[in-house]
This record gives sequence, C-alpha cells and structure tokens, in this order.
Amino acid sequence: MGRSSASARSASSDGTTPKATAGRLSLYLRQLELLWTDGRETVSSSQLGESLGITDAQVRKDLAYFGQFGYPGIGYRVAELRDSLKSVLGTDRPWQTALIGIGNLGRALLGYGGFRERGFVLAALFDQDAALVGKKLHGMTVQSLDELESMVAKRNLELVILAVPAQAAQQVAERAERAGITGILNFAPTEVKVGQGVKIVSVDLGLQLEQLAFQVRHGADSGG
Amino acid sequence: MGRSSASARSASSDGTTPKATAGRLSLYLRQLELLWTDGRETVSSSQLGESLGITDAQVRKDLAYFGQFGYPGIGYRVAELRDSLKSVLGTDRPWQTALIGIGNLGRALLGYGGFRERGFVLAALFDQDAALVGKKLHGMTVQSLDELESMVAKRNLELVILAVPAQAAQQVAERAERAGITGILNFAPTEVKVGQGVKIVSVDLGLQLEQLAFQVRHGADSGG
DNA sequence: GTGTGTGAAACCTTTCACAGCA
DNA sequence: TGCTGTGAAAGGTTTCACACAC
Repeated sequence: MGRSSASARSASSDGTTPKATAGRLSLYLRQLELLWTDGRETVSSSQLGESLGITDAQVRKDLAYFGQFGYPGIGYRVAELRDSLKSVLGTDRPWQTALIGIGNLGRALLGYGGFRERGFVLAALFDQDAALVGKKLHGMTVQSLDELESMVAKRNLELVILAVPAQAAQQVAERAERAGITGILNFAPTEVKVGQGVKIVSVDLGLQLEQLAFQVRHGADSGG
Repeated sequence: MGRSSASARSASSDGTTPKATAGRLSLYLRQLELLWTDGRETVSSSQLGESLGITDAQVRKDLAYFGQFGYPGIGYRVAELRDSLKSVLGTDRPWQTALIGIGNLGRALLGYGGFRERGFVLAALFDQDAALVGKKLHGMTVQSLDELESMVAKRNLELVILAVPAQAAQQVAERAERAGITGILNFAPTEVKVGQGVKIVSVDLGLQLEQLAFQVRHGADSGG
C-alpha cells in the first residue's frame, strides 16, 4: 500500500475492523496512558503487548488496521499513538452522556471518575421514581424520564448509561432510542433489543462472577 | 460417542471448552431462568438462541460440549437444562466471596442483589482505610486487610471482588493470592497479574463506554 | 412433522517468518 | 542491530447440511 513518509495517518479503516481487534484498542490506550505518565517516549509492539498478555505480532496487526503508526527500528511514539488511538476510538472529543437509573449502581457510577477521564461527560440524570426527582447529586438535578426527549435536544445527549432494574430496561431503552440516543451502555441483567441505529454494550456483573467461577472450576487459562 | 438413553449427563468436558462457548453459557442460563419463571417446560435451540442473537446450530454445539441435554423432536427441558448449566458453571453451590474496597463502587456492589441470586455469598468486607474499618454495612462489619488471611480460613473465602483504586490493585491482588484466594473479579482499571493458580476476570467500566463509542462511530453491528 | 447431535465446509483470528527500513 | 508491516500458515469458531430419534 502507498505509505506516506512523514507522520502516521489514522483512518476509520474500510469499515471492517475485526471484532477482537476493537476490543483490544482500549487496552492499548490504557497502557499508553500509563507509559505516558511514566515519561516513556517510545514503546515497541512487544513491550506494549507484554503487560497485556498479547503477542507482538498481534499488536502490530491490530494497529495496522488503522494506519502506519510505527517507526522501524524505534517502535511507536507513545504520545502520538495514544492520540491516534483516541481518534480511532472516538474519544478525542467529549461524548455527552445521560445516566438513567439513580439506584445503588447509578449512584456509584456517578461517583466514578473513570468516565470523565476518558472523555465521557455525565450531563443529565434521570429516574422514574418521583421521590428522587429534584434531588441534587454531584451538582446535577435528577429529572423525570419525561424530560428525556427535551434534554437530548438541549444537551446534545448521545449516549445513555442504563442502570435501571431488569424489568424496566427494555422499555426505557426504547424510549431512549425514540429520543434520538445512539448508544446504550446497559447494566441491567437482561437482553435489550433496539434498532440498527443504536449500538448497545452490555455489562452484567453477575454474569462476570459466573464466568470467574467457571474458570476456577475448570482450569481455564486466563492468560498469565 | 456412547449416549445414555435416559436423562442427560453433564460433564466437565475434557478440559477443552472453547473460550467463546464458555462466555455464552451464562447467557443461556440467564435466558433459561427467565423461561422458567414464565412457566415454559421446554425450549428448542432456535428459540433459546433467537433472543440472544445466536444461531440454533451454535446453541446445540455449545451445549454438546458438556453432554447430551436435548430430546429430538422436543428440544430441551427448561428446568433440567438450567440445572445442568448451573452445575457446569459451578453455581449449583454457593461461593464464599469477599469484597475488598468499600468506596463508591464497592458500596454499590454490596447493594446489588444479582450476586447472591446467582450463588455468590458476600461473606466479608475489607478496606485499607482505617476510618471505614469497624463500620457496619448490610449487616457486616468492615475489616482491616490485615484480617484477610484469618478470614479466608474462617469463612472459606474462595473469591474476591476487587473494587480498590488502580494503584492499589496489584498489591492487594497479590495479598489475596497469598491468602489462598482462587479467583478475582477485578474492577480496577488496570492490568492485574497473578500466578497460574488464581483466575482473574476484569471489568473496566470506562473501557466499556469506550467500546460503545467506537461502535457508534464506526457502524459496527451489535447483532440486532 | 419437529428438532437434536455432529462431521465437513466456510469463515475469522492468531501466529509465524521474513522483506524492508532506520 | 532493532523493529515495523504483512503475506502465508496454523489454529479456532461458526455455519451448513443431514442422519437419526421422537
């Protein structure tokens, strides 16, 4: 392929990113942030992969889907690759995000700094419980779900973190979809279906513990 | 292979369960619990897969790794398959579990009913912060990490839910390992390394949002 | 007819190995 | 020398398609 001799070129690829590769990009980025705070200037594919249990060839293949970031004989420039990956992942600009469901988990997520750090701005809080509506948490007022539609417009909300009970999840997700949301991070332990225009990532905490139990029972290699 | 004509036989397979299959077993189980509460007696592989976006052949292959659970012409008996999967996953008996790190996230996990429901018993709470030690939460007293070793013995603790800050995660994980823990569910947004005898499953919440952003940006199919 | 269990084919992912560049 | 980018080989996973059972 034609390579540019100067600085690396990031691209959205041809729309064909292997699923498995996408999942590792975030890991690389997390590691690069760490290297950067440690003052590292460059890193090789084997060094980058080592701490994550990923082979050097795998790292190079993954990155190659998005452009030519490396320098033969040198490796990758930490700051440059970090910025490129942010751009690929879409976190080079902030994402306006709503939190729906202000129960135990919702409140914890509200206090979790990791979202803002990665470019996600919690811009609105919603709950169906009238007893919660109007309460102030972390400088924001909990609103009724009835205000979802108007707030999507007003605050340009794009993503929703769904922390409602399983029985309510599908219904609320559909409402968010109609309101124009494009992505849902679902914490409810149930399958949620939405149209093609909305992406969903689900995190079922109980399910993760179950997976751990399975690995402990059978001697599955976790890669250490 | 030789089949028994009577009821299905569950097995730990030959130790070779495809990684991908293991990840789906929990989904099947979750769906089966739902079907069971709905009063369904039997379910076919296509019905079971449909709601999860999984093909019928895939469902049959996955289940076949662990035995012959199905009845030709009928499908699978819901209650029987549910019990078999619980046995395969190891959640047919309770797992004694400790929660380490009683911050925002830790407290939320403490209030989350999904763990106990699936067979995980929170049997001890630990935190390094002296200001928290001695406090009572959900009927349990927060203990100093110094008591971890004795509590592992006293309460037969097997798993740890690690909800500590990233900087502390590695150190605490090693301590849990030395104490005899066999599995760690890690919520700290960092790589944690332990010996072969300890399994780790990591859940990085920020990373999940990043994956969602990536899917929204590029038009990745989430399977709907 | 319905629906499982399973070889074989198709597809996807990872590893290997090496040309080429600094 | 050190290291990337990448075809080709190896390994794993999913889908197909059908014999067999109820």
